[in-house]
Amino acid sequence: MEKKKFYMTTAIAYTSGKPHIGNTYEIILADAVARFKRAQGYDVFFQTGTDEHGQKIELKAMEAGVTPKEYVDKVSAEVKRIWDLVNSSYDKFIRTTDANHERQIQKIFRKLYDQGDIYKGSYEGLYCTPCESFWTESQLVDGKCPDCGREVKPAKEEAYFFRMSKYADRLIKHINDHPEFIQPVSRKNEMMNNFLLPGLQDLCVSRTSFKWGIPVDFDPKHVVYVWLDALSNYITGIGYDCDGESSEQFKKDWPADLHLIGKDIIRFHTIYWPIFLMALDLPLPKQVFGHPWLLQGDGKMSKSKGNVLYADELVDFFGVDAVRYFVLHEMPFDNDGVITWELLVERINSDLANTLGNLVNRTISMSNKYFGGVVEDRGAAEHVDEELKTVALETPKKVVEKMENLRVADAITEIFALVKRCNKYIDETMPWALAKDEAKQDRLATVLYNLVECISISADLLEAFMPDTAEKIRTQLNAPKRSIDEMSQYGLYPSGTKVTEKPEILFARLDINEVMKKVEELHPPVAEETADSAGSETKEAAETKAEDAAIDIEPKEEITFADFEKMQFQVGEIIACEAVPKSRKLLCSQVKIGSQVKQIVSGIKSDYSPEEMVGKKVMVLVNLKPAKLAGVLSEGMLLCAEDASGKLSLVAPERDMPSGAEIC
RNA sequence: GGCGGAAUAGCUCAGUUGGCCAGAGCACACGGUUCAUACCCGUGGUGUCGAGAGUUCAAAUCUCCCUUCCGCUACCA
Repeated sequence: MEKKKFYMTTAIAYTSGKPHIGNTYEIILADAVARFKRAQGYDVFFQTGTDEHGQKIELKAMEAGVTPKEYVDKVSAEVKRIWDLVNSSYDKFIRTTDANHERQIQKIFRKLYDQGDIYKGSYEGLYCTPCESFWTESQLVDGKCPDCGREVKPAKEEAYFFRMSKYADRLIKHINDHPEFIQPVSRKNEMMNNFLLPGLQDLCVSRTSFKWGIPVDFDPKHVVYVWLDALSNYITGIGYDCDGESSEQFKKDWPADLHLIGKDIIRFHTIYWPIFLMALDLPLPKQVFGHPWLLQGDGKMSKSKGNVLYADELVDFFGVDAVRYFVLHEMPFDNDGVITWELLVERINSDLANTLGNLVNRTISMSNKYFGGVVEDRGAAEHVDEELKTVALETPKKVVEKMENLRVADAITEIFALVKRCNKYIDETMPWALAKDEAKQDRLATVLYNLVECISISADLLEAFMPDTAEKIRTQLNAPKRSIDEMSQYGLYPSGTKVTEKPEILFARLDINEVMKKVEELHPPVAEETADSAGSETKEAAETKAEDAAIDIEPKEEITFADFEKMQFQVGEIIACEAVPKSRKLLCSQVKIGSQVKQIVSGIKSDYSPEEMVGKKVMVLVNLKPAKLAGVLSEGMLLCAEDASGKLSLVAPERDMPSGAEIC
């Protein structure tokens, strides 16, 4: 019988820097699914890779003094190294700089253009500068920006757009008809309510503001902008050709059975990607799963804290399988998970060392002690065995069911329930007591056989999640590897087999203090303000300073001095301030500028309380056209600096200046 | 502001269409055991199931309202 195919992908990793454990989680999760499917007998094709174009990379390369290609070669190799390090069994690692991918993207772009799905447009007459948005004619209200109601201006940059709205109805129907398409389902509503039902905007699919991308072949000053390029890897990687020359593999594997992605890019995979596919007249992927994120426990990751976790470092500390186990087991289906050194040690000690490792160890020890390592089923069954056998036979079914629904953490929990049942079985049967009675040797042998059989089943079930450990257990037990299907039979472990004489410790218990000591040696905490206290405020200040380093933002077009002169900046003193009701981010300030007082609304509630605003002297853009925000009139703008995390800081004169002083 | 979700044991969470004394894991305490990696097994919760009201013979579960958190989205002059 022919094996059923299963084509799955991860998102391709963006090559702007080394991936941390949160990014690495995705490949481990995908790998577990891929391995499990293979164990079930599927013909799996598992693709991953790197996304290598874009302005950010162009800038990073420039900073590093290398060409973009040199830069992405290095990072892509690093990504691949880590993917290999965590033992991921991908079948193909695609790069968006692969020649074939680039050629196919150009062909796809041209085809979509020829058939009218992509059109050349420009921002002219459609661009609302303050909103930084452009609009189609139909979206304008009385010829004005539908958001703010002000004039839209002609813009310089031309761009290609994809006509999304054309396919929206078809997509809505598809999503409604296929409830399994978007996982978890809660995301479905978000997509529907926020994008599909209100009406899709056309998507900009080209850029002229940077060069590092795939050129549009018939209009080379444009490069293909991110999503059309990146998403298409799922078809170019398996040999799609839009002129009908697609590979045999493509014909077999497409549509994909599963796209595994982070929850942050669900929108692109459940709206834009399906629509691109419709335009290419290709079937849609069967399922898109947006997994949650793995977060650092103690606040945000920061290099200065020394708490950014990378897979390679964790693997050095704990070993591949311990890391795999942790990330797979600690991630719920639709909530974010947390990872810290402490949690890692706790999990390893309690689950891997105590429950699993110790069980294997004690079982092998007893086999050696009582029977010279020979494990034999002498048929001396007793009633207590039944429950163990039942669990051993039920567990594989449960694991399969959990995996069908991508409940990976729950699947692992089921396997550990079997392992725990084995430990309990030892207490129930008390082999050491049987050993003292000559007449109970057959019973003793049978008990040990049951244990070895159940451990052997557990090991094979663990294969997808901890492949090395599964193999180690099988080796120690001299057990044959069995498929998921074979687990419906009890007693496949060959009676009379000899287990290893010297059981190897699978997972050593760790001392949290020692681990933390090593972590500190590896990452000396950044100089704390030596002063009086090691209070958290000082630490935070030090951190902020360290993180200050260089932020790059999208460059805007050059302006003339005349443009600059149009803006009137003055020092303003905040004399009163209150929160704007019914708004989450807005504060309304009365600002004294010279002899007049202006009311200014600012979105800074997250960083400033109304009380602390009062009395501050800040930089104000005075001659901005007044507008209503959340129904409140605002007659200017308070200027702020913003860091990478979105934290705001008001800009103030460096020395005391009177209210109304001009800033020039 | 719009849409959606969540609030259950010290911690992380399960609780299917309302129905047996509200559960699991971890942590903690005590007891048992000694084959084993000071391990394993067992026992231990007076939890206002966020607050309030309602429907019902019966509500953690349904309805209404309130509070607090979270997600997506808009806005953030």
